[in-house]
Amino acid sequence: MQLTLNSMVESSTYDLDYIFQALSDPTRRSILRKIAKRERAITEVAESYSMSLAAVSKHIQSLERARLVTRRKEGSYSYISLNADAMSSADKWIQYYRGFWEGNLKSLKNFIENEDK
Amino acid sequence: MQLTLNSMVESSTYDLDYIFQALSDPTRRSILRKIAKRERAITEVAESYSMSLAAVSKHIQSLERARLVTRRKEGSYSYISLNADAMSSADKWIQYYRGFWEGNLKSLKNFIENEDK
DNA sequence: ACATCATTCAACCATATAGTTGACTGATTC
DNA sequence: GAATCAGTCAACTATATGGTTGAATGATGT
Repeated sequence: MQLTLNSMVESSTYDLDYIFQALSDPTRRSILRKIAKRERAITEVAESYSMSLAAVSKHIQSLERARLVTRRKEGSYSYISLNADAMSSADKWIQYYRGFWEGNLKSLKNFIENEDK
Repeated sequence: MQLTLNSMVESSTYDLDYIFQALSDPTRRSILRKIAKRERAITEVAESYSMSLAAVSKHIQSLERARLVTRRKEGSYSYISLNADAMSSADKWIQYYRGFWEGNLKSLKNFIENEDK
C-alpha cells in the first residue's frame, strides 16, 4: 500500500470536503447511525425525523455525494447502507494529525519525510 | 468510565457539528497542517494564502470555535497550535462507525478503552 | 506622541445549505 | 387503467459561509 502525502493526508481534497461537510450535520450523522447495523429503505429512515421526506432525501444525496452511503434499488424501494471507503479517508486524515497531538513520533517522522510532496 | 450513547456516539453534538464543519474546508485543513509541527503566528500562517488576512483570521476563528486550535497571546502576536481533544472527538466518532463497516470489533473495543483520554 | 505592525470588526456581496410545498416519475396493487 | 406508494425535482425562503475592503484597536518601535 502506497502512502503518498496526497493519498494519505488529503486523499482527494474534494472528497474530504464532501465527507467532512456531510458529517457536519447532526441529521446526517443520525442517518448513518440508523443504517449502521443494516441497510434501510429511505422511507423507513425518514420516519424518524420530523422533517419532510424531500428533506431527508436531500440529506441522503449529500451522504451519497460524499460516498458515505451506497444505494441499492429493489422494486420501488431504495435501500441505503454504509460505505467503508469514504469513512476510512476521513479517518486516515484525522489519525494522521492525531499523531502530532499525542506526541506520536512515528507519524511526525512520516510527516516530515513527506512534507512537500 | 461511563459510556452513554450520548458521550460515546455523539460526544456533544454541537461540538461535532463544529469540528466536522471546520474540517470541511481545504484552507482550514491546510492551516492545521501548517501548525502541526509547531505553533505559528497568525500573520505567518496567513502568508501562505492568497486571500486577505481578515479571511484567514475568520478561518482561524472557525477552527477555534471547533476547539481544533488554541491561541496563545504574546505581545502583539497571537500564536496558534493544535488542540488534541477536539480532534480526538471526531476521531472517536469515526472509529466507532468504522466498526460497522469493517465488521471489525477492534475499533469499537479501541474506542471504548480510550473513551476518557 | 506618532507611525507602524498584528489582528479584528463591520458592512457588504455571492453562493451554498437546510428546509418547505407541490408537481412529477416509476413501480405496485386493486 | 386508476389509485397508491416510494422517491425525486423544481421553485422558493431563510440563514450560513467564504470572501472582500476599509475602519478600528492595541502593542511596539522611534
